[in-house]
Amino acid sequence: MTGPPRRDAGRPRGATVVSAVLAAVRAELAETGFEGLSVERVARRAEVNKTSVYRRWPTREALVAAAMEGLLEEFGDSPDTGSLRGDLLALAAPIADLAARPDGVALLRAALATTARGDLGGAALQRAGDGHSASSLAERARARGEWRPGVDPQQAIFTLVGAIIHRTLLEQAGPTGEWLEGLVDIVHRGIRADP
Amino acid sequence: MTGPPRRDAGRPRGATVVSAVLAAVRAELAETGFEGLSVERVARRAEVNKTSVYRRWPTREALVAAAMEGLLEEFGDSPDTGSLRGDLLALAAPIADLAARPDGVALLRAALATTARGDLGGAALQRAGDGHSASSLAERARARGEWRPGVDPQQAIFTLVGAIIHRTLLEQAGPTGEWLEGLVDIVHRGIRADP
Amino acid sequence: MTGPPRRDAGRPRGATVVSAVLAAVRAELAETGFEGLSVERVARRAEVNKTSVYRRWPTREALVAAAMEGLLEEFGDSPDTGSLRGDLLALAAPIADLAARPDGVALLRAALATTARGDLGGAALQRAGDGHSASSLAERARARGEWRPGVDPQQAIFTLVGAIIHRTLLEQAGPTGEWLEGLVDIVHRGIRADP
Amino acid sequence: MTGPPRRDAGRPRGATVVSAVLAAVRAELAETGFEGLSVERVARRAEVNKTSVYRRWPTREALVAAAMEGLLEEFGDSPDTGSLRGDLLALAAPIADLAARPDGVALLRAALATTARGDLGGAALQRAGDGHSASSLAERARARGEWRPGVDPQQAIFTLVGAIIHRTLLEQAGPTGEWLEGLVDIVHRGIRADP
DNA sequence: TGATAACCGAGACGGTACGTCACGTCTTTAA
DNA sequence: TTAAAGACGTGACGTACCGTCTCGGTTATCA
Repeated sequence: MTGPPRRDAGRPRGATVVSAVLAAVRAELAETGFEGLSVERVARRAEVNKTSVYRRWPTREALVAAAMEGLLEEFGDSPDTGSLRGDLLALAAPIADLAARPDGVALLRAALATTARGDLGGAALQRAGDGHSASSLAERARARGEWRPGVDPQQAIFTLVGAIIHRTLLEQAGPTGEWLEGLVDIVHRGIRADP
Repeated sequence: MTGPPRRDAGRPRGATVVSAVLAAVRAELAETGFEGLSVERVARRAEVNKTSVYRRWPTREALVAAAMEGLLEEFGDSPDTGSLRGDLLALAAPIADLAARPDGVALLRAALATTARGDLGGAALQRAGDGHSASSLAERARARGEWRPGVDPQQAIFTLVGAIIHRTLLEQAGPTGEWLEGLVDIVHRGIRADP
Repeated sequence: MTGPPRRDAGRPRGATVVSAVLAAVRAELAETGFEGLSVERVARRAEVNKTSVYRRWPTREALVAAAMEGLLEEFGDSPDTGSLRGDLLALAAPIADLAARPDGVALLRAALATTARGDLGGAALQRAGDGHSASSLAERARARGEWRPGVDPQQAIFTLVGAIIHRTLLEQAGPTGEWLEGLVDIVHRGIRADP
Repeated sequence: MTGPPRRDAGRPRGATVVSAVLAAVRAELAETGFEGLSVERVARRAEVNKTSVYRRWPTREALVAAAMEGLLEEFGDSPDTGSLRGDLLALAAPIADLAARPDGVALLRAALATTARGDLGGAALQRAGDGHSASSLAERARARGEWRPGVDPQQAIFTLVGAIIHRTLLEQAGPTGEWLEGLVDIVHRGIRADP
């Protein structure tokens, strides 16, 4: 008599909730870091109910992943700059830029702290240094004769990224331009074909 | 009432407490990782009172630092193997070995998760790749004419370490011998003097 | 986000929790007294969580006050028995009855142990012998010509109560009927108009 | 070969410890009351070791009993003032004086809070209003023909004391001279022989 | 005069309780 | 149907005292 339930009825999801929560997450991350980020405080700060947060983002990791979504957008694919060294720099620069900002540091820390695979670390990987951009960079270099045979493209790129992580989280120093040049120098010489 | 306080008086600390607690920490770290390590559970597992734990190790970080003490012992100073490449491999190998063991992974994760300087990260740094061994390695290489002028020794060593961290925590793959050879290849070529 | 917060929403407080906790408080009071009453043990005994106790009753005093609520109900106002002596007896009898029971003793002790004003002592005062019943009793006595001018009604009533307290807590003897008669005798003669 | 142990040898107990501790107890009582008095804090304040406190005074009650020893000295026996009313006032006045001082209030509260018989309450009773002074006072009044037959001396005195306790602990008002006069009026008329 | 025995400070230790915070689930009412 | 509100059980936090204990060092007394 009452018919099938309509799928589109009910109170619509407020877009304001999403933005308020994600803004709160970013603010909390900047203040207290990934450790010490609590759903409860995020909800309070966003003036949103705790249950509304849980409905959308089941875990803390999902929450920061969503909040950091934008930060990973820029790592689409490295452009062709005409030289291997240029390509490496073009790939490393946005990562270093991210690591220079406090929220970027928080994101990195979060990605590394999470034990379970497929959460933050995985997502970051897929975006940042994943197969695609690494292999396309290597492909271009090979075409130019710059790539030393036998070098694994991923290993090269990951070495670059790992150095930035070490710099940011362990040395707790900002990856300056000069420092980055030195790093790219090392890696570039490390993977280029023998002259 | 009888004079200046003596530092050595009082009931001596029971060695059994220490060993029981640290063993419990290691076990918990292996099971649940650094996140999810609670003082309360450690104390229960060690069959020791919570207050006895807090008396010695004021923070969670101090606890894992103490538990991991032994793991960092081996990084004294890298031996002189006669060549830069050999020296690099000799320095990287024990770190890679550590990163290959589950408790080593937990230690790394803990060091990176801690925000505050001077805790785990700092301690690990001082042991692992700090100024001393890095500069002595570089000194030997310079004497042999192998070190390319202008390369910062710390940067080179930290790049090596950063790559291992990336491999272990983000890629979640073990640093095999072959992989390590490839890494040392890259870094060695990156910092050696032009032939 | 949708308007002012509603006060009536949310899961209602379970009545079972309340009754279980208050019963546990009464039992603990009977066994160990006010000192030695711990929230933790009450919660354990009631098989209720500690936080659920704290949510409702922020302090230990509030807890026993709530548990003793019923004990103070009966002191509404003393009836008109037709004579000052009868009124005094009617007022003192329920207090003496309370003091004759173990939980009543515990209540008294708790009221006296609390330092802060406005807690138990205050509540007990307001119920038991406070202005209202004291002055109405005096008013009736004055109308009959039984009240000696210049006597403060509160002082008279409080003297009665104070004697019962001394009997119960310091002498640790029960306020028997005979004893109470003697007390009322003293106070009655003390405040009646000269014949 | 060594013979039986001597009972009298050894280092005597230092008097400085005793006085320092008792002073600390009095200070703590004045500040935080009987509840919230801890052996640990007393020891810290007296700059004496916790063990030294426990050696002498096994319980908290013993501690305050010792600290309050002096306060109860003055209640030896009430002097003969020549009249029943004068004797009552002479007996009540020092008690009221005690109750007017903060440490006296703390002592009263402590005496009432303790559940176990024979601790503070008992000691206070034995000193303050015990049989001896009550009956000697009554004896003198009987000799003068002032004592109404059938009145229990203890009950009369205890009523006096109970009123002061009520005034001090429940009403939390100081027993002023005027108030005390009113109280003695009531009790005197309550127990005197009919004129 | 020297052994003996008690005193004393210092602090570790196992306990218990404190009061707070966050977790994630559940039940209710309102939009 | 979704949202807001909040109760609830659970578990951990870090701290404070409890009372006991094990030491090393001191100090008086008595043989």
